[in-house]
Amino acid sequence: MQATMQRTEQRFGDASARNAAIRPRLQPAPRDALDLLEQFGTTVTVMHDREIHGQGVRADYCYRILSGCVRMVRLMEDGRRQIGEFLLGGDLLGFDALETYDFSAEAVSDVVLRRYPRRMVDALAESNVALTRRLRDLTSISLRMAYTRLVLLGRKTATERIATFLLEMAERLPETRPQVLDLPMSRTDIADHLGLTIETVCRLLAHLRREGTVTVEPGRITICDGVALRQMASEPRH
Amino acid sequence: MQATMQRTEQRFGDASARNAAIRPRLQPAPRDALDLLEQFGTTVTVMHDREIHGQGVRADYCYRILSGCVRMVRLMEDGRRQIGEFLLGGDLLGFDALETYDFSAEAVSDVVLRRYPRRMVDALAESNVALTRRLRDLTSISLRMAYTRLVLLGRKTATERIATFLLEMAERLPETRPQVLDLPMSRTDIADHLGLTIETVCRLLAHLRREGTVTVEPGRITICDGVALRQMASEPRH
DNA sequence: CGAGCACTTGAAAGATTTCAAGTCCAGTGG
DNA sequence: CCACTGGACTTGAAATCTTTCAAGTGCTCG
Repeated sequence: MQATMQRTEQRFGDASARNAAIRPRLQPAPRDALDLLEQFGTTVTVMHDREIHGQGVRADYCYRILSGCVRMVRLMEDGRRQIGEFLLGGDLLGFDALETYDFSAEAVSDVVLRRYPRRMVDALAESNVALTRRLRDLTSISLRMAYTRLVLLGRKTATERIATFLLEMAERLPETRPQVLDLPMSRTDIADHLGLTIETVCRLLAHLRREGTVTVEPGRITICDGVALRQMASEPRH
Repeated sequence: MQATMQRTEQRFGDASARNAAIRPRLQPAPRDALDLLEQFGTTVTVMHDREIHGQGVRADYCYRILSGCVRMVRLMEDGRRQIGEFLLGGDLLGFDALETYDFSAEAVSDVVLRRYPRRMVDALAESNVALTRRLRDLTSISLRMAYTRLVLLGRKTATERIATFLLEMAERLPETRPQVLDLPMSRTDIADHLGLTIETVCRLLAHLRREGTVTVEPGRITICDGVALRQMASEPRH
């Protein structure tokens, strides 16, 4: 699981100069301030079920998911587990950490990551306002998502949680047909994400199947009736 | 509820110069980068149960709570309510917002706030690295707290939630004796914060009272057995 | 082929909610 | 001054949702 340097290393210097150097495109500035980090990135692969980083460990790296699925896990002493979120291709990881990671990150499937040293991220941020702003916004976005999840866990019924989850995945998974979900995570993962037991997840999926709202195959769920699902996602009775 | 300017207004200019200008102390730099904002602050009072800002509204102000208690509320269409967190004296509000507020903020008690225009916060952040960094860290801290709450709502039992809540309040409330909690919020607020019903909150408090773990008076809860409470905060069986 | 794991399903148990009453207290109007 | 009203809080009993316990299926891997 050793990383490989993808680009020649460069001394850390003036941000705008470097910016121009690494983006020989037509645009004068990068579309995304995060692109500035690219030169410091290395590509790493983490196999299924392996840990990317532990919880409470010093946050030395930030990552961007190139492909695969990552789960952010918090464990209680007695083994109860909460998955804060699933990260998919394109998602960022570790950019909103403090000194240490709040969660451990584990590869749900084989994962390819682009890895950036935090030292570099922070240093670059000090001299580049756009990047700094981007990082702050990233964290705010994570916060907003966490708040949304708070409502899900605090106030939604099991059925609403499942429906919400499926709809969210339908939007995020890179499927050719958006209603076909090739879910990379296990039922246990889903349960630990939604604050339910695996049995409840199974039973509710079976219920949706019997109703004709979804189709369930191993590793795949197909949404047949998106309207019904959307309705279910915010109606306590069903 | 109109604000009053507390200091002479100044043109926005060089950050370090202003910094020196407004902090005629011995230290060369402010202890806290946020102190830089002070000159743009106005003090406002919001009465009990009044809204400080709505959910989804453009985030035009950041606040620091000087005294009182604020609840951050998300409402579902059908009226179900989730209180993301309670803010107490010294806490900050709105600094981690994006374009709009994620929650509405309501005064639990009469609240005195120091209010800062976001325009100023952002402008100042652009020219002051320390402030920028501070803002980013603030957001990360909020995120960490939200994640901790995710575990509480997703995986903890009702008893654990109540115990956790009381212990958290014991640390945060500005009481002379830390075991005496003059809780400013109603049972309904507590319930909506912990993802429970008001009846469950009452019953579990009564249970703790009967066990001798706490004393319950109107508006006040006293922790008699902190050890038991701490134990209860992370043990599913009880 | 057998073991192990992910998943499914049923039945009973349990936790929490819902429904219903009733208490207590502060504020109001007679 | 005092009865009255409404709101916050409490408590009990029944209902309900979700979990726990148990068993079984199907698939993958060695």
